[in-house]
Amino acid sequence: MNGWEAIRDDVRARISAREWVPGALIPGEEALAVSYGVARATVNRAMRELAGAGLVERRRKAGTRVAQGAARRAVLSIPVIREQVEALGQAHSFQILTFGEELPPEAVLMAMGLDAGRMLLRIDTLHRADGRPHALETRWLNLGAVPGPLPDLMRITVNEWLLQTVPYATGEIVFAAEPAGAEDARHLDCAPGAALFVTERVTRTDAGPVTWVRLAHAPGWRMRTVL
Amino acid sequence: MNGWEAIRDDVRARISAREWVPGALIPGEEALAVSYGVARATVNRAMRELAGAGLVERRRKAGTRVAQGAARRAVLSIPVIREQVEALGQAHSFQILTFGEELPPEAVLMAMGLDAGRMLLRIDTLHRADGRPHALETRWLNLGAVPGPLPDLMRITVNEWLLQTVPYATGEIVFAAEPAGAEDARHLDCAPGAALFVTERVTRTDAGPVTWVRLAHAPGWRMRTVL
DNA sequence: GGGGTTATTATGTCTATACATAATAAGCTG
DNA sequence: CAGCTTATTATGTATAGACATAATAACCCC
Repeated sequence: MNGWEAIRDDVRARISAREWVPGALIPGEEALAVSYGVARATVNRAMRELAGAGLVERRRKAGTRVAQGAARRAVLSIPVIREQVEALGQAHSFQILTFGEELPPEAVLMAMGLDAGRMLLRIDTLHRADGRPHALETRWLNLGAVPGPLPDLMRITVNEWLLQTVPYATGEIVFAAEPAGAEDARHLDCAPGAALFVTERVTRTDAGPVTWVRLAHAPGWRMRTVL
Repeated sequence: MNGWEAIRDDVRARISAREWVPGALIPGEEALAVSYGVARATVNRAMRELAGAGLVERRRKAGTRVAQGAARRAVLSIPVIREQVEALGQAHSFQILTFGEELPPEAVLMAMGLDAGRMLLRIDTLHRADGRPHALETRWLNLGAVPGPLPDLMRITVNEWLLQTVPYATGEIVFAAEPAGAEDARHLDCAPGAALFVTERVTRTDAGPVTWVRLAHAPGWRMRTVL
């Protein structure tokens, strides 16, 4: 491999080999450009990449130094449940348990940034993998922030529809371990109090908060990622 | 704001406004460069950024189109426990429970990619926040992959020392909900079977696998991130 | 029309050059 | 020497131009 990627890899290797230890100053772009025999822009590209990955810190005039105490970062990909299940080689099916306008818990409205007393559409879905319960989804949907009519919910999950309809929203996710409540236990076919991996997600667009979801995974579910 | 950031933001806004829907083709760099009145490289920079964020997909000759069904990505920052605790305004303290060479469970050796029967250094640590149990750390350390001698483990946690010593390792992380075992319950001061948020992490460098850690958080711990 | 070759095209990268910007160092002044 | 101003410097960004590369479209031949 050559070009800026080779330079990025070489610098990374030299950091890893402790040629430059955390906190140490790395030679300037000009100097590196000469030593690698490339233009400064090429070195800049490589170093910018490393800075984006958190490996080095760059400041004008101060130069580039190896980051120290940088919080390690991991990129999580949050697939739709259907793909999550199918990636395991299992068949995904789902079943809508609840559908209708209700008054959400105050915590949900607060997380979404909506006024108390606001009614939202509640859609609860049980996801199955090869017929066995996989995850219980509790969703509150703000119809005011989604364009167009609801799809045929027998055919497509709300989540997949939302991904197509309001792409590239921002939001927050919370991961937690929670004991299974009575509802969880009944639908996920586990003992009450069993340790469940739970994710809570709020999604927002320019048009306002779109949805709040709680996803309780069946016991044993593990979320993995690379560092 | 002007320059490539302005273009990036404008394109993002136009995608968000559904001017270009998922799957649709976005005008080529040349065309955009003309319409924005900049050089093609500037448009390229902006579009590359959006592609990196997963908002658009770019293929040579095929052009750039709005990504559809892109798995949403979240960046997790994995701080050292001390900072995690201090960020909550609490005082961090820790206590070493176990220290010595042992034969690790086979699952640990396998996760690290080491041969069965290999002895590793086991270091168990209980982390406290304002004196109350915060997390139980079970660590296996491969001394063959770390340079230099161990630090004074009364003063610095193994993790923080590793961050300074072998920076920028790669690895995998697993997040799970597990019922508290007898050990967990005793040290974390909770009931056996309580739902614990557990992370397991393997760390590797060029010199081989460095460490395997299991971190069991006290009940109620929530990990949050932005989407 | 099927199958293989060639032309076309959008993105990917590199270069040399220029100027902008932020942070530091040096210098000056009271 | 404190405090302000100015020079220096490394990175940040933009430019036009060039060539590379991958993927598609067009073409040709059988």
